[in-house]
Amino acid sequence: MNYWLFKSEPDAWSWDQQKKEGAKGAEWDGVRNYQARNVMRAMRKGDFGFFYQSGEERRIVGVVKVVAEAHKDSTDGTGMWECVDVAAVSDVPRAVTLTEIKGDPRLKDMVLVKNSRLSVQPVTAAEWRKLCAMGGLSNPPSC
DNA sequence: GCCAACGTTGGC
DNA sequence: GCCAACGTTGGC
Repeated sequence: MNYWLFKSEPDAWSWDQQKKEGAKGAEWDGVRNYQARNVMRAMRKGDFGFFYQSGEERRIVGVVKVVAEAHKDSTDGTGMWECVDVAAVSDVPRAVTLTEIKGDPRLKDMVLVKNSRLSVQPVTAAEWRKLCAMGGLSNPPSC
């Protein structure tokens, strides 16, 4: 079981929209970057991830679960691009801001810090636990 | 609005 | 295969 982080501009796809899709989830579509595609290919059904809003918000606001492994991106006509489906699991009670993340030495190696442009990222188990604690998730989703 | 970082494209 | 030019992303 691995952990991930999904990044989105609220204007493009917001946490509210994600929650409206409910337990069946929705395609994490529109990714047109090889590195991000490879990250999604490594995801397995049941894996958890954070939902991070970039742009003006810059904070982790929710937890999602992978409900379908990598498959063709329905918004892509070339057949080159893939996506997973993710479903909202819960809010993060106390959204964790990028500022807080950058201020914590234990999180300094996060991809979010080192390569902020990658839109889908791996998160280590240690980072996951730490971020869940910071976000006020007393019962961190895990396997 | 600016700029740094990164990825992609295309000429050589 | 190299690298300059360009476009995009995202933090500030």
